[in-house]
Amino acid sequence: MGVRQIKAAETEAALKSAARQLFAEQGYLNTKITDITTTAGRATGSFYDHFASKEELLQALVADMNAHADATIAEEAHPEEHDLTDRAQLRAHIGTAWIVLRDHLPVAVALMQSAMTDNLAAGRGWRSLLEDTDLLRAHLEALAEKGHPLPGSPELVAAAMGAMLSMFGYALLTAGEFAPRVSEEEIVDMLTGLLLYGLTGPRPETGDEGDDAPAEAELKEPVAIG
Amino acid sequence: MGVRQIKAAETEAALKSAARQLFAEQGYLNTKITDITTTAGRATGSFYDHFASKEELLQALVADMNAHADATIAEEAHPEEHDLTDRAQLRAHIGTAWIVLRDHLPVAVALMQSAMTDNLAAGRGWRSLLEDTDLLRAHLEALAEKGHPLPGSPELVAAAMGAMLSMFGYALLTAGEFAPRVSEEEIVDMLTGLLLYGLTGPRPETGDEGDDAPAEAELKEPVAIG
DNA sequence: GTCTATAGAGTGATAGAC
DNA sequence: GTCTATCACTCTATAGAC
Repeated sequence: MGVRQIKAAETEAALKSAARQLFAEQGYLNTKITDITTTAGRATGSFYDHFASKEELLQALVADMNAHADATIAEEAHPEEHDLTDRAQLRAHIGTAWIVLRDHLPVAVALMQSAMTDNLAAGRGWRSLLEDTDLLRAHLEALAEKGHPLPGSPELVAAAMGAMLSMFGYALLTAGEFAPRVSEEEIVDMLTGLLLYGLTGPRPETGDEGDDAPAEAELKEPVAIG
Repeated sequence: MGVRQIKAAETEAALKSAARQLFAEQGYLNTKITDITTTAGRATGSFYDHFASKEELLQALVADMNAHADATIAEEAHPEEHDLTDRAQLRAHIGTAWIVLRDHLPVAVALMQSAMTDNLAAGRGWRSLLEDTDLLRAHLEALAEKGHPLPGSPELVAAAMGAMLSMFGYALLTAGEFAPRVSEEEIVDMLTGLLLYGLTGPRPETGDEGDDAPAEAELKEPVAIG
């Protein structure tokens, strides 16, 4: 790799880094091309030597995120069989989704803003939600086929769960100084409890093993939103 | 009221109507002032005789929506005591939230897009979520004070429920032709079941009266998101 | 009150020197 | 590959005639 290519790679990395920073600070839609180049310390024209548009830059960031997520998932064995009515397994899934959202907040913010505004007539919001919860839907379908009762079709239930996780996470993680002072464990516990037992609360007679505060290590298992 | 004022009122109404139509069709952020005036059949300059900006127009639409919602709420007696762990009451709340969202979709879309993009650093998304779920939080707090166990603090649980309802509703109601063919009753039932019992499902031994399909009339009680 | 016409600011994207 | 300079376009907002 020649010197020119090295510098080019540096510039591209600087642009990506600046974009991530700005997307998190002021959102994807509010960020202009010139904001990115200025923050990266480059000239405006240099942007177009690397990306054709802001959308293409976002796609590159998404690819990076997916690569990172896939690599992390590959590290840990993903259990073949999932039972989302088991507290530890459900919590692991929610915890992973939370961590992915948190660690890739700039890209998550950008994707969410893009999905909610771009092509509103094309139903991109709904389709994105379905795609992002497809793994979750598969798990719920397996549950249903075993005869477990669900409150609705796996597709709809998965979408509802995904909507809660993404919107709640988006709001809380972008709250900055206005965010309540609660630990991530508390948040994941709350979401797990709500999705597992609802407002009714755990059944007293089943014992409900591991109810209160499962091991913190659970938060490490990485399985996207599914 | 003179002729000029009548025509002015007509123009203002036409602008509002056009704005609602366009907000639903192409979103708030994508809608330009000129789009609104063109659709309303007026000149661009006329817009500023009625509203100082697009944001002010949105505030006027929000005021209209609140007036309508308040009037509807006043019609029906709001039970003093709420027990959200009662299926009928929880379903009534969710059904009302769904109907308000559906009937005021243009304004809801605009508010959501505005909250998610404007002042991202100021945590407007989180604060809006808290405000919109304040009544719900109060109900949950009452439950907690009676000794009922909740999966987390009333504030956080209310926010999570509100996030699910608003995001799921937003995605589904803007899905257009891509929306799954399910009735509103099915959707409200699904959300009710998920929030009441979670993925575990209803407790078999309690009997769970009125489990499957509560009366359609329940959908009429109007109580915002709370 | 409503219109036409236009000023003014901001942004995306490109050309050409280095 | 990166820079400077600039064009072309879009949109907001205003001025002034009617």
